[in-house]
This record gives sequence, structure tokens and C-alpha cells, in this order.
Amino acid sequence: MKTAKGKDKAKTTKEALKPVDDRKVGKRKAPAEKGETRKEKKAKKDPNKPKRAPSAFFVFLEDFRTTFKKDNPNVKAVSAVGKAAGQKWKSMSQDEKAPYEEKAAKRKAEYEKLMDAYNKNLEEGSDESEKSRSEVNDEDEASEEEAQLEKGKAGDEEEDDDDEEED
DNA sequence: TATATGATTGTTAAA
DNA sequence: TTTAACAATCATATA
Repeated sequence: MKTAKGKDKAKTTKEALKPVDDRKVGKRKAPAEKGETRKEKKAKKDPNKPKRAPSAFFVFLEDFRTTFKKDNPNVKAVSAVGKAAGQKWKSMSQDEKAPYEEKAAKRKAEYEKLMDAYNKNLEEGSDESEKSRSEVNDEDEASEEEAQLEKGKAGDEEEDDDDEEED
């Protein structure tokens, strides 16, 4: 199953072969109508809805962006970092990506948890008193999130020393 | 002023 | 099974 992923819109890797620093930021086509924009970042109907958990690649991206910007402080194009990251990502072995996948897995766990709370809120907050509870929940959630994060960090040291598979 | 875009891959959710 | 959208970023450009 090829699953074609999202290569359709991307598939511009051919240009990635050339120095990314040459890529300028502008040169984009006219913005499509708001109604047609697929992302609609600003159109978040549900501000409480948790964002999707970053995949291992995005976790790696966060770290990669810093390094990339250090090596290429002149490069301001987000596409440049994306391409460079994509190439390196594929160049990395699974072992290298393993730590990032682990982080991504943790993010997913939190995402699922947030989704659970989000769904719960929807179920409970579908009626009146939504505002009042919303405020309370807001703080409550924040505290919980922090607590969870701390807890997660504390127990993050869980690592299996053995079980190493060499290629 | 404000928002959309570009580019990457992965993951999730829906059809 | 497959498709499609969305996650972060940030300077630029368009309306």
C-alpha cells in the first residue's frame, strides 16, 4: 500500500537538492480566499481543542531549526529549514530517530489525554454555565497540565538499557 | 492591519 | 484502504 501520504502537495524535494539558502521567502502566489484555505489557523472554532501532537519529525524539527538557524542565520525561509530537516531526517538512522519518536510518543499520550478532557468538556459544557465552568476549568486544566508535565518528566528517566538491536 | 503562504514528514481522523 | 488535512515556524506579500 503506497498510501501516497501527502507527497502530492509536497514532492518538491527536487529543489531541495540545491542549496536552500538560495530560496527566498517571498515569491508566493496570491493567497487563496479565506473560505478555501485548508489550514485556516485562525479559524479555530474550538479554542479548547488540543492541537495535534507533533510527530517525531516535528520534534526533531524543533531541535533542528535551532541548529539550522545557527549554521544559516541568513536563511529566514521556513521552507529552507523544512527541506534541510527532511533530508537529514531521512538520512538519520532509526536509532537516531528513536529518541525523537519517544518524545513524540509522549506528546501523543498527552494529546490523547487532552482530547479526553476536551471531549469531556464538550459533553459537560454543552449546556449553560459553560462560561463559569470554562473559567474554572481553564485554571484547573492549566494546573493539571503542569502537574502532568512534571510527573512525566520525573518518570521520563524510564529507559531500557538492554534490548539494543544493532543493524 | 491581519492573515495566508511556503516546505518538510508524520500522525491522526474521517470517508 | 485511502485520502486529506493539520502539527511549528517566520519573514514576506497580498488584500
